[in-house]
Amino acid sequence: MTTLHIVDDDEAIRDALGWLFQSRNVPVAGWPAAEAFLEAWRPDMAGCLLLDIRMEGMSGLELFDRLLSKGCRMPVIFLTGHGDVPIAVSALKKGARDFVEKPFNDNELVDRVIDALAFDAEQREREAGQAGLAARLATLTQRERQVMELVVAGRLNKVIADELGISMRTVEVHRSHVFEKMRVKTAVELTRLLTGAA
Amino acid sequence: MTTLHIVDDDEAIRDALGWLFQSRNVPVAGWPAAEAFLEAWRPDMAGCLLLDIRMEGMSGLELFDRLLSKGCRMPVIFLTGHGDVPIAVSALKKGARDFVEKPFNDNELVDRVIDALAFDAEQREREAGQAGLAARLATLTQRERQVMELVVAGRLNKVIADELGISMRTVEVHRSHVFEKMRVKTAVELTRLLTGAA
DNA sequence: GCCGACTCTGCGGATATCCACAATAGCCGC
DNA sequence: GCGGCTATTGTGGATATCCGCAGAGTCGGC
Repeated sequence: MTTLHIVDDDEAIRDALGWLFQSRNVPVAGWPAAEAFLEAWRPDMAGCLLLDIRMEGMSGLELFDRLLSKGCRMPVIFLTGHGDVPIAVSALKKGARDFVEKPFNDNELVDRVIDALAFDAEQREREAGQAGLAARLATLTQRERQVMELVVAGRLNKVIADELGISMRTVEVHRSHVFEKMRVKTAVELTRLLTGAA
Repeated sequence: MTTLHIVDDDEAIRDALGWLFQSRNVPVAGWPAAEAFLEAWRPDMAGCLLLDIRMEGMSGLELFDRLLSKGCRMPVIFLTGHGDVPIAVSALKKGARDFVEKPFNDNELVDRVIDALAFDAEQREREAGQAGLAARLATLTQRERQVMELVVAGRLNKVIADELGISMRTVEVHRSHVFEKMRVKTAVELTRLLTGAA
């Protein structure tokens, strides 16, 4: 479920934001502490994060850092009450999606959150495609993988046979297994698949 | 020449920064006004930009916008005296490389400038490759381009012949011209070239 | 010890691709 | 009008790729 996760230790703000977003049909989950969200986070969690900078315990920035190191790629929008340019710059350079000062304009914030949710959805779609690809790649044997790499590098079968020290016929066999497992019919299609072309 | 361009209407700051960077062997050019730099800018200008936000006449932000719309992709580092988070956020989201508040730490600024210069050099190298590619693409005739697209899409010659309503032989001729002009030997190489694969 | 995988190889034929030689035709500029 | 560029097509042969049929050796699990 693609949800807006609001992490803020101020219950009044969580409630107010919850109200705001639910009235715009954006599903919301509130978290009273960075630690709680960090604990609950899972790689398959979809949506985006609205993160207060200043909180009791772990700060929003630290939560962001920890999520990044866990591999989280959910878009993050920071909320901050006291403008601090260096913090904003560093957060954005680390990949935060936005950095909004309180008091904020409701409509603007909603727009940014909706953008972020859409971005996350697209990103997940791309990654789903990549996952299917990875699954198919995983069914290849070592040898098949080697042959595939050389095919995608543009080598002819005879050259591949040479480089691997095996017969052309064997290369053909591996090559055809690769095509079959990767569900393509030509070397060009395989190349596009692996280089992530449109 | 890869130069640090300092745009600031305060001569004292230009001088101070000029001194700082020249002492670190970074070539510097000073510009007293955004208008002057905008006028002088050329697409082949290499290096990076150190841009004061608040200036007489055109502001640093407006200069940045205008450069962007002219297609300038030089890395830009903003210098500002009065921290303004929304401005910083918007500049970074537009692609500015950094946003530094005065007073700044000399060493840190130098590091960021050097990073930016290195980035620009890399970017130019990539673009030089792309330019060579574009030049070769420009030598193709319409028909050759059509055939090329279908080849890169993974179609067999007979299919291409069908789709274009011409004979296979003609497709072969165009195809071989494409390979020759693009300096590749196989369809896979051509695909990698066009999809920008490593 | 048998079965299943992965790997390796050969033979021969059907397709596909690459290319030299050869020719026709439209268009454009000098 | 002639020369150059582009597009078109054919013939025929050299290579390369695709595949079914067949067999063989290794290794690991039941």
